Amino acid sequence: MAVVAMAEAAPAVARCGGRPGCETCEVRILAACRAVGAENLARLAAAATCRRAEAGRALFEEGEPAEAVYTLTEGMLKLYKLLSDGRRQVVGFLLPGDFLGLAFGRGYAYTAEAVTPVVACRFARTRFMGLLEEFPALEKEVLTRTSTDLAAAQDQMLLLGRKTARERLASFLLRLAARERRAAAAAGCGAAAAGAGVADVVGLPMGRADIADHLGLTIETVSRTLTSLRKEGLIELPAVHEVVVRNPAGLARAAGR
Amino acid sequence: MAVVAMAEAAPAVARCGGRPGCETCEVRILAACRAVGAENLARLAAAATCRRAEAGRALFEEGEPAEAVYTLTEGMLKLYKLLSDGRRQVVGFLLPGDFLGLAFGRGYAYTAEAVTPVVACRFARTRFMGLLEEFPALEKEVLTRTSTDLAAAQDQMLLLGRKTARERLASFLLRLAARERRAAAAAGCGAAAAGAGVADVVGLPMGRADIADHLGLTIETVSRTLTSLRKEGLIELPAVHEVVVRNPAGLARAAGR
DNA sequence: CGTGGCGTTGAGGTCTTTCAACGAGAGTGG
DNA sequence: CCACTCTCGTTGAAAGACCTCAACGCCACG
Repeated sequence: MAVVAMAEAAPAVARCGGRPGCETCEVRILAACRAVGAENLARLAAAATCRRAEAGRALFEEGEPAEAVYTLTEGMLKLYKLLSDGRRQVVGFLLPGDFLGLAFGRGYAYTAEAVTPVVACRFARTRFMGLLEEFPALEKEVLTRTSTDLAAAQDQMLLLGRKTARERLASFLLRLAARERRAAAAAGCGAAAAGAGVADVVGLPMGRADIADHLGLTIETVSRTLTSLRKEGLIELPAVHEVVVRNPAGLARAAGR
Repeated sequence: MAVVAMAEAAPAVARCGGRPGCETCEVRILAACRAVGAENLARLAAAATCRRAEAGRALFEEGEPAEAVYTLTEGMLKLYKLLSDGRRQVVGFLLPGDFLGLAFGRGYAYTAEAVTPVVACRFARTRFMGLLEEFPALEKEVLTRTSTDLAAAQDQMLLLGRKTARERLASFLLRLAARERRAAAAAGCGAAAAGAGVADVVGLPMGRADIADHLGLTIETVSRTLTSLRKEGLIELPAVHEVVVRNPAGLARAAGR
């Protein structure tokens, strides 16, 4: 198949398969599929393979035969579609715990590319389908997630079709902040859990071009709009890849609706 | 499922519930859920209720508690989301056979409003969930459909984020034509099947405002762009609510990609 | 035959894009 | 350690695609 690439080089944990060596995968699969129950976790893990990819590498590409599904365990992925002349639409950014690759069409509907170095659990498509049969709870979970993704996509349609640049950026930042908060809460049990005061610092690992292609804007407009939000005191930009939400209420107002 | 149709003076059938009186629902549910198998059709039909709505009426509204799911059996629905100031995004148009209302959030994610007079099968949410348990094949079907909807939503994101007005209209018309063709083929078995030469006449039951709100444009731009496509000989506009695709290849080229 | 809704067409305005220049930071090599 | 270069982000000025405002025509309806 394909699964392109992966430069690899990765240290430790190159593959798993239920072996205790791959704690990351075990934990993440648990988080993603806890519906299955801990007692069946081993079966799930046994069906998976760890894949690593450095930033900029594609896990798979649009149009390629969809021979596997993935659960992202570490890092951030961007999913995008291309027009023949190079125009691009980033349909989503994925964080650990997210599923991807479920395609019922002829091939993958989008390219999945690493924004940061990533680790993902790979399930051969046919095998995954078998797991769905075996664990109805897993199928339910997948349906729930797909449904949630659909709702998010519809929100994005509203953003792309009807919001101004300012509203788009504000919405985007708020959504990102919310996801990060949720992720932090979810990780709180097992991970570092740096304490309460994580504040409202939002990481922006993706570049301006990715943001622009996600929001249907140009990089210049993204840059200008961020600057404008900063000058109004709604946000701070301590670093290029970091945003602090200084005035959540104001930002929410700027996001429209 | 299909048949696009619309105008259609519907005969009888105000309610069903598995009773032989409601052929429409039986046929439609069959079409929608044929995975379940004919022998279980009665159980499915028994769980459903026929709902009718005239053009302009809402089946349910955004934010309302999601207490039911539906299968559209006749007519066309539009699904839309609103911003507080009235800006609107039509996230989709539904044809007979389509599902709607599956929401895992707190309430419906969008308003469902009849474009033409519609008939829909209503399933109480809890009962539908029970059916999903009972018929794994139905659950699989729902997952497939949701996944397909998600892919369509991502296509729409590409359209809204990166395509020009001209490309948006061309894409929209081609998509509509394709759906109509598929629907006609599917209906061929049971319905009128007006013969082979249905040609490439596409019905546009929705108003210009609906099209505009679906494509992220204004009604003026929609009107102007349609006129422009007509003057170039790519389409004909025999009536306000009808389009003939005269040059499919050219239109595909105009659609980008 | 007046009225209102809807679609079309025109003219001017604006938000975002395009084109262009500049600056900061990372990696490389002398 | 310091030029050099390349990428990426920011900022400015001009251009353009689409929007807004407005008028008009058509048709259904009472």
